[in-house]
Amino acid sequence: MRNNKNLIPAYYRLADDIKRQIETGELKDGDMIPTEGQLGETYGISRMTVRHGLALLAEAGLIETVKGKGTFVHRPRLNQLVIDLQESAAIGAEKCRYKLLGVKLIRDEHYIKELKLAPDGKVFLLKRVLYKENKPVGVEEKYLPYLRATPLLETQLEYANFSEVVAKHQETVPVRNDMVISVDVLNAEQARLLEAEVNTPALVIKQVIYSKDDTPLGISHMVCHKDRFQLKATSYTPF
Amino acid sequence: MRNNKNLIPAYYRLADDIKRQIETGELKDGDMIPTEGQLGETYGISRMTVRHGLALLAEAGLIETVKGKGTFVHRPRLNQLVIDLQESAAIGAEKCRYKLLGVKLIRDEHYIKELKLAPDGKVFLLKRVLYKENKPVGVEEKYLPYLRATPLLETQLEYANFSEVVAKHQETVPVRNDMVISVDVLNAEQARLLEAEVNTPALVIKQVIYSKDDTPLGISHMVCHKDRFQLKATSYTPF
DNA sequence: CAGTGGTCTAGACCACGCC
DNA sequence: GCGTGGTCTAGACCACTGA
Repeated sequence: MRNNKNLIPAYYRLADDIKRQIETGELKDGDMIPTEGQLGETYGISRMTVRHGLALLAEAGLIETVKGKGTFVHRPRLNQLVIDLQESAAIGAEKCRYKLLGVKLIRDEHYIKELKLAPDGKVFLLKRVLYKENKPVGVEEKYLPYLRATPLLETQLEYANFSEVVAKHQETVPVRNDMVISVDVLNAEQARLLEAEVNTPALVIKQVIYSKDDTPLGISHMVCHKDRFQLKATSYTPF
Repeated sequence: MRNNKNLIPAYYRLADDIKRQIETGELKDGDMIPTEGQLGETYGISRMTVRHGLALLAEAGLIETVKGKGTFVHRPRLNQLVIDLQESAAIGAEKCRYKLLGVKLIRDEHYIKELKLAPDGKVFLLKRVLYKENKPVGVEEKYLPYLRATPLLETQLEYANFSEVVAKHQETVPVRNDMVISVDVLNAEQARLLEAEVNTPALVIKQVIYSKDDTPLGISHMVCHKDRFQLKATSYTPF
């Protein structure tokens, strides 16, 4: 009905308008916004285009739709934060590299169980150190199921991050990564590798990567030097 | 054209199909999936419905669309993880409560600067302890700008979590929460409050909450007992 | 019952990438 | 020029809510 020769799409202008009203407090938490039909009339656009705009806001968590009732404002969700491992691990930009310490084939009962392997299965144990600007930042131990068909390529192990190692280690597609962040102190070996003293506090990051059917494909245990590593997260979700 | 009397919508079946193909490895990273027109023909649905389904996959990060070229598979993004503070803070479910230690009005130069206040501004300092199952889990210090117009309601301070405190403290809408996770040791006061020994390792969570124009609205500094607190994150993003 | 959002269509024109 | 995804329309019918 209406020609829009603007550079920005109609659905985007709608979403941006409403987002602005929420961020300035004009629209408050719980307020109902106009119906899709009303918005379409106000902006001179069709209902499908209105819905496109509202979909952006819903994705960002700023509105919630209730069938049969209406669409309601939700204040910005500050309690859900995103960690980007790529960025976090390499705070000092690209000056990161891995040093492979060794690959072992072990029969540790605990990890055989945690990886849901057969009782006579074997587990790869990879150990490596993460360096940033030539200083040791973290010691990482990875546990991967031993699969005859897919031998580990040592050359690749020095570069890829954990989820890439898992992805290339086997055919199964990894689909989920669960992480637990906690605190511990360095043992003798870790202290030596990180050039720190025994019992120094350290950040511990445990990751478990799963396949579609919740089979663990790999476990990573990383212990990080307290003064050289921190994790960053943010709630920012624009559109 | 085609009647679908199924309970699940056509766009969802399409998205689920393609998701399954990615998760089983049938479709590999970088593969181009059929064009929207082809998919519409295959499934007997209109192009807009196809696009609805693809939007779900794009939102989950499983595909990427390139205008003029096509739509391409992207392996599950395992390096972006979500922390839910509500869940993480209360690992032992609902048995959480706060105890307010005190509210002070201070003129700390550092925080006046970090909160971007006028040089003669004042800062609220709130101190409280988080208990879980009657054990002290963390000590939290909050720094909020002192605003004459909106006095702090002490009663509310014992319950709300940080972002809620900030939201209720002033009119300005908080829209972003940046977090840094690091490690430190307990000082004398923290050790006393957490019923632990001085110099015990502890998880440190710093949050800064911002308004739309990047003005800091509040700063939180939480020090957590190493054996009673951990953060959980996951990459899981279904649709 | 009227009003709301959820699904879906069969077209249209556009901007972009590539040959 | 042709094929791709991006935007948009003007309808339609459905499922759900609440009076």
